[in-house]
Order: sequence, then structure tokens, then C-alpha cells
Amino acid sequence: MEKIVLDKIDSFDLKHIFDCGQCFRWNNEIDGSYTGIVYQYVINIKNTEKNKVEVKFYANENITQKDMLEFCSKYFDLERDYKKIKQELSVIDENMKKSIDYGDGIRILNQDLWETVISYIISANNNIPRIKGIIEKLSKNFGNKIEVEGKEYYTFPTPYQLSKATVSDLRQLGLGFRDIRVYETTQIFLNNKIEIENLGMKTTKKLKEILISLPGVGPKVADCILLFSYLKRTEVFPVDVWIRRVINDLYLKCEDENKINNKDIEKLANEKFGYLAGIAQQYLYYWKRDQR
DNA sequence: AAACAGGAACCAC
DNA sequence: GTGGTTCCTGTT
Repeated sequence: MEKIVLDKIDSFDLKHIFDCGQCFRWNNEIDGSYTGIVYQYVINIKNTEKNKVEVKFYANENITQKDMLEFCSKYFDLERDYKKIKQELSVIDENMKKSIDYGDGIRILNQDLWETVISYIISANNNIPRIKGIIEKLSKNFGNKIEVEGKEYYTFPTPYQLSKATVSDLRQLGLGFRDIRVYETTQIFLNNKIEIENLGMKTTKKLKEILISLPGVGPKVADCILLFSYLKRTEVFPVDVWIRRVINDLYLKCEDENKINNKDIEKLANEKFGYLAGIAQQYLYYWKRDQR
């Protein structure tokens, strides 16, 4: 185990970060810390005092202080000035201000593209506990084992590892109708049919087209991938049932929620929040989901 | 036991 | 390009 302490951090609340619907492999521990599996690491993160967190890395290989710092800086989006973003968003209206106050420690993680693609294909027509369960099973069956203090954790499978799963294997693990979509998209990644290297250079519109060409990826899943992976496109606004509800309640006020066109939501988000739409989405989503 | 929750694909139009 | 229906599993 290697450990690093991050101090003088602001806008950083573990519950807000891991509970705002952007990730599936972080779990709350009894001591209030969170444990997650990220790339080849098992990571435990604990808020030890105000503006200070302790991050422990467990892996089958060693990691230096420098690597851990770089990793945290990137993964936890430490270079982004959330204070400034929150100020900008807060002045838009009272709703936005209220939801920011509620989830003021949210940060958008920069997650692995491949893992995010598969995870959000699985998320289609699905709920968070079940998505988490399926991803655990995929990892346990096809990922690498990491042992930490007598407990076993499994990394998310690589495209090669997941390609060992047949469609019926996937069906048995509970993927349902998503089995074929995961299988086919895995084949595309395995055979490098998607040019990962230059993705960062492309426009968001072009990237979204590429993502939607993958089986199981539609507009909403593509937006999630664009926002939650290291592609970091904050101007997208993923619209799921919760966002549809919150946008209708706060702004559109249409009597029948089903009558709303996603284009109207997109237009509103774009006009109101601009390039910060994705981050605004996170505050609104976190706030609305906790209203249940 | 039957209804419900949740996005993409597919087929009409 | 839009609208309606179906896909699957777990929960209530």
C-alpha cells in the first residue's frame, strides 16, 4: 500500500462525488471512507480533516508519490476551478443556486473511456444497484484479482479480457438484452475499429457521432461517455428520466412529462448553462435524486 | 401476481 | 426524422 495526502482542496465531498451517478465502482465503508477500483488500483479515500483527504493505493505493483499525485490530479479533476464554476452557475437562477449548495462538493471524475463505454451501455433501461452488480460480476469473471487485507477486488476487464465472454456468458451474468451490444462493442475496441489516440482532438459533435455508431450507444449514453470519461466534454447535457423530471419541474412545467421533447431540454440547457451544461446537470441530478 | 422502472434499436409512417 | 413498441431483470 502507498499513501498520499491531498490538502488545501476545495469543492471536494466524497459522498457528492461518488453518489452523483457518474461512477459505479466506488463503495462507502463503515468508517466513512470510500473504496473503489480504478484501472489497476484499489483505492481507498478518506476525508481526514477539512479540505484534506488521504488516498491509499493498493495494487500488484508499486507506485511512486509522483505517480499518485498525477493520478489524483487527473482522476479527481483537481485542476478545474470549481469555485469559479459554481459562482458562474449560481447567478443563473435560484434553482441552480439551491442545487449547488446541496451538492457543492461534486467533481466530475476523469474515467477510463473503455470502462465508461461498457458501463453506460449496461446502464440503458437499468437502475444503479443493478448496473453496479453487473459490472462487479463482469470484473470478477474477466478482470484481474487484487487482494487487499484479505479481501478480493477485481479490475475492470480490458477489451481482450472481456472478449473471452460469449453472448450467452453475458446473458447469464444478467445483462439481459444488452448482452449483444456489449459483445459487439467489445469486438470493435478489440480490433481497434475506434481510433482512440486522436479522440481528444475531435469536436464534441464529431465525437458523439463516433460514439453513437457503437452498438448500444445512443444520444444519452454518448453524452455520459463524453462527460464522465477523460474526454471531459462539459458542454453536453445527458438527459435521463431524472433530468427530464427536474428540468420539467423547475423550468418547462409541462403537465405531461412524456410530452417533452429531448430537443427542448437540450436547447434550454445550452442557452442557460452553455459550456458548463454538463456540470450543471450533475448538481441538478444529485439534488433531484435525493428528493425521493 | 401484476405493475413498474429504465435507454436503445427497430420498424412504421 | 418522429412515434410507438419491444427488449430483460429486479423490486414493489
